[in-house]
Amino acid sequence: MGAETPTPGRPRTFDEQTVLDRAAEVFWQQGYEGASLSSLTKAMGINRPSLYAAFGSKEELFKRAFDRYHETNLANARAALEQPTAYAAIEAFLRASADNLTAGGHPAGCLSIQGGLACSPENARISEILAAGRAATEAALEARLSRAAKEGDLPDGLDSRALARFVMALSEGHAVHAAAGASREDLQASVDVAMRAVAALHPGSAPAASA
Amino acid sequence: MGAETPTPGRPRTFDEQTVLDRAAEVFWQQGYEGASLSSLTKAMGINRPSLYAAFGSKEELFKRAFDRYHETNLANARAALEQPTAYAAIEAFLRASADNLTAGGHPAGCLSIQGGLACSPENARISEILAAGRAATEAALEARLSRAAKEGDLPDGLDSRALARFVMALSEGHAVHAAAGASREDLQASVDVAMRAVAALHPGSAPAASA
DNA sequence: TCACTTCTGTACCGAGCGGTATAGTCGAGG
DNA sequence: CCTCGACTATACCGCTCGGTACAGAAGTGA
Repeated sequence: MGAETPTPGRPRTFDEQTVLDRAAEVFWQQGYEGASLSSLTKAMGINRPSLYAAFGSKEELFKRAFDRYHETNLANARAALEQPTAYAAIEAFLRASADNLTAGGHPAGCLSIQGGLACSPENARISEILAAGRAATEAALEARLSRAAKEGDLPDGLDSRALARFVMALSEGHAVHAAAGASREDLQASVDVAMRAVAALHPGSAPAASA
Repeated sequence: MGAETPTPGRPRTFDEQTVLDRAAEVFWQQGYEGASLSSLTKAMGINRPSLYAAFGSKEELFKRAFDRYHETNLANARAALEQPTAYAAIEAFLRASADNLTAGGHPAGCLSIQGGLACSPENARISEILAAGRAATEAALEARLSRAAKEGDLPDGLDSRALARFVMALSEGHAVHAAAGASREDLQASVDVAMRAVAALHPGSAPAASA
């Protein structure tokens, strides 16, 4: 919205999106509760009053940073769902996730999980926000697979909701591995196993992979 | 070790294992950094000096609580690996994990993950300890599957290390789901999908499950 | 040039953190 | 029974937390 206001007073010396990216990286690496205001402001290159004037509170800053993370870092995973078949969509989703989780230029793993799976009661909202983000991704996955089911692109009797949860869980597990230092190759090998199994499950829609 | 010392002074009024269980639950629910000394001592029913006399520091308390957690709460998952076939071992492992993650009597999910995937730099040791615990479980899984490979109990060309990582990742993903409130049935449905896929992958060693 | 508005930087706030000194309490051995 | 030693409880330590008051700086419009 009003991002084009005619600037009544002194303009900011920092770009909002840029400092949000820096903040996201700190939350990503240290978790919400581990990320202190000092480390955040240091990484963002601004001081506390600027931070509070721009974002209001640590929690609001986190929400904004997480939203931006979702927009940017998960775009290719969402795009993967547009593959023509369910099999291709699942593989593209898992491959893109594995690449994201181990890509350079940002911390390993996934902010949605490292940000704070378990928090103290006063920060319980953070866990809920992260869980809602993951649930949205899983819902998108399920919607895609549900469409596949209607198109006859899924093995009979396979529940699209359970399949979406399976794929999402695998991806989340890869995030846990990545946070602990697993390499891209490690994760892709796991995806190889998963896709070989899914291919066996539904030979019709998979590329030829006979043993 | 010396649990049978002849009691030189005044005896403790609390049982060490019992208070470790309480401490584990707090860490489990709130994470290492979210768990304050106040909430820990309250849950354990002892005061700070007793805690420090018995365990030395918050970090040592965590290590002890985590060790005990490993002994008790993961016993059935380890036992699952003793199943006669690789297929049965994987299924038993995933089923036991899903049950553990959603069982009553303790917080949902898994301390190995909720305890602190990402911590501030000064608590980086905690993440490492948890990662080592998960790696040990994965190593046990891999050892079992490696044995299966030698016994011809694994499809040709299937890497036991990658398969172990796949199974472990799925289980960790289920833990993430459980932490966010997924039910036992939700997780078991995901296991159903996984086992159906693994069965298709290796029909020989799976129970008949034709659609 | 000058008011006006918004930003920046320093210095600070109360609260809670992890950890401890100290004094009192209580059970066992001589 | 009394001394000893390890326990418990209160009250406190320095420090860092998230958050803010205030004064000075700096662009804009008249």
